[in-house]
Amino acid sequence: MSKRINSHDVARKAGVSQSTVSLVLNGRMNARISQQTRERVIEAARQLNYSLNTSARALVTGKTQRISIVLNEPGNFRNHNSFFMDILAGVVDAAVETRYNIVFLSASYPDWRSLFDEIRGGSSDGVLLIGRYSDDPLTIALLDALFPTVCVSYSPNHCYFHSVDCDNELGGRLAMQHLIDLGHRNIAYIHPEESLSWVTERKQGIIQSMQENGVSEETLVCSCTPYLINDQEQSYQELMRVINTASVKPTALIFADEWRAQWLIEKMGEEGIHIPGDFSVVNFNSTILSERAYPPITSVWQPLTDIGQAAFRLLIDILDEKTVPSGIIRYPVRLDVRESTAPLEGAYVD
Amino acid sequence: MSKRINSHDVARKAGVSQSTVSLVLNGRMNARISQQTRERVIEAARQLNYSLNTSARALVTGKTQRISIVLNEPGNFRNHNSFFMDILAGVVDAAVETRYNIVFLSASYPDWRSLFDEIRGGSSDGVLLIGRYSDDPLTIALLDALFPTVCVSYSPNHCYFHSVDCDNELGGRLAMQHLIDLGHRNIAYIHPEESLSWVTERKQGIIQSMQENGVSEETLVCSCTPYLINDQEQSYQELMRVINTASVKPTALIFADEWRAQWLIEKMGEEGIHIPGDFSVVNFNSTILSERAYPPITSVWQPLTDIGQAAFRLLIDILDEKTVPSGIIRYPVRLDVRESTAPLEGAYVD
DNA sequence: TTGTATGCGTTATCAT
DNA sequence: ATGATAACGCATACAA
Repeated sequence: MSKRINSHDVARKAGVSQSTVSLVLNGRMNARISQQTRERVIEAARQLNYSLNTSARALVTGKTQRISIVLNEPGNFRNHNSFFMDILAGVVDAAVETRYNIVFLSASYPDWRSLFDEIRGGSSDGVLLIGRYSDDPLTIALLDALFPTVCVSYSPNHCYFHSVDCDNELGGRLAMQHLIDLGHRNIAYIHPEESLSWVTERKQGIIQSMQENGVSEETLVCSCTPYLINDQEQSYQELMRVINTASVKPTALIFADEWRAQWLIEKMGEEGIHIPGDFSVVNFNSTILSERAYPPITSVWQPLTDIGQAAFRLLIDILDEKTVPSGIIRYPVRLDVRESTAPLEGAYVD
Repeated sequence: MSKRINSHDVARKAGVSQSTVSLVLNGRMNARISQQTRERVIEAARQLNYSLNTSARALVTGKTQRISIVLNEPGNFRNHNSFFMDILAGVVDAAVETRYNIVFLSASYPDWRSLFDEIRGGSSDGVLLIGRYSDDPLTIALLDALFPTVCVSYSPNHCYFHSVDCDNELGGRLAMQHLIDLGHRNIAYIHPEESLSWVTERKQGIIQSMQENGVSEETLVCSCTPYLINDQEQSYQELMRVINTASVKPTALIFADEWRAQWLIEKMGEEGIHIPGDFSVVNFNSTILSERAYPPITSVWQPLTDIGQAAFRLLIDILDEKTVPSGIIRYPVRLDVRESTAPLEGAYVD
């Protein structure tokens, strides 16, 4: 293993001082350096195959030119998590235009504190947190420490934060309005923990739509299955239980999360339950997962890639110390009507 | 902005020297530190909310505990690049079990040299390169510099390298054998540049299969469209031109890359061309893209997630200076038969 | 068992 | 226009 080449080596070879090398290679204050020395330094660096040391620079400048993304679960890239992928596409798109690289905090940390230490320890200049719980201790700690942080697709319980999200409430209203328009009155809302802000926001929209349409909100059947329960058989059994024990059997289902809806309706199909014949189904996100489900699912679309881009740019603005208003940037949603919803049999529909 | 807290601050508070703090917090040589001092140091660190500085540690140890992945194209996460995603899933899976984070080299670099400098400048300890050209100058430069590098899904033109790939040649044979079994004799191979190792390896398998079956390899129509041409209309026109100008019109198409096959057959469907009625189609990778195409595509599957895992672990072994044999680790492939292939009309099939 | 001293490779301030 | 020199925060060899 040969010794690493540093700026002193370059300086020696070029016959100048090390600080001159630094000035030249950073392209700063070019006016102050004569053309001759510049060329000599650059040539020496080229000949020695010199690469500037990132850690040393970061140490002295306090800037890494990196932002980090915290992975929520081991399976973040499994199960074709197109929600995460679409956001990431936006983040990467935006990053490509900058001098920032992206570090994935993927290593195993014993607890959130060590992850917090890793983040604050200068692995990156800022962090993007995606779809976490509102009371996530990591989020709270980072915000408390005033570490540059942008929350994507959720809002933490904190007095001051930056977040990029979609209009979940409107999404809930669109979903419910669509089902009501189709004649449905008995509807179930299947969702994970309410400590996920999108779960409650969507629910609020759903209820609001019921009120607007004079439908008693008593008829809404809600069922909560923890977000991280990936046991498909268990989820299916639970869904059947909810449907069968409701005082009035629902004719339509709204799923707060996308992937569970996707494989549950396919599972229902296998079990002889017809979608939308037996149940109309609406879910959220409308990524490729819903688009190419069997049958394709009517879904509330949100501009995930735009959201990812916006989040990255917001973070960069914060790092550049531009004054950015705190709070939530909301992106619009729309309903993509597909084949999983149909008029309620016997219902009168305009 | 309050001053950053460092190990000196912790030392002062704990009434010990800075080096003792370092020893304690690194958990090394625990035996050498008395239980009392240890507790005092840990308590002081906790009270001061101390986080160890990554850059400083990296500077002195020469290790960053990061590996990097070079993004090939801006659109790496667009177009639902499930090839890349599936590999990444494996990499992340494996990384979660280690102390390594993953940095995405996503920033814009004016040329490969500056990217090379970034990599060698200590942004990470090793690098994973995915699906690049065999003569990729960045790959060659890294290998020449003996920088810890693992090539995924390609082999560079270099005397010494580590690579993880699948058995592309067998894949080509399986694809062709399947079509021959269905009675097809006039087949077109649609592929990107031959400087992509998988393109030529698959082609070799195709030709080998033709020889095994006594089919003249003269009948194979090959067409090359550069990999990065994403213009769908242009690609479609080119495909039609190839089909229509062949001396004998092909009855089956083998696509070397997955996504082009996916949207081309859907485009053909829109244009009134029936798959597999008019053409049988086989492609490679067999990710969700082929699985959920209209119609689902018969595809040569490879264990992308396993390959990603293996590549990461190989890189870690190299970093740990374990002795690992150079060359290519090949993973097996299989043919997933779906609805895009059918017996040639009028052909005699066993 | 603990402290002292040095160096990692930069940037940046201040002389010259 | 260029060169000394002092941090940056940590790990580690060596001294005590």
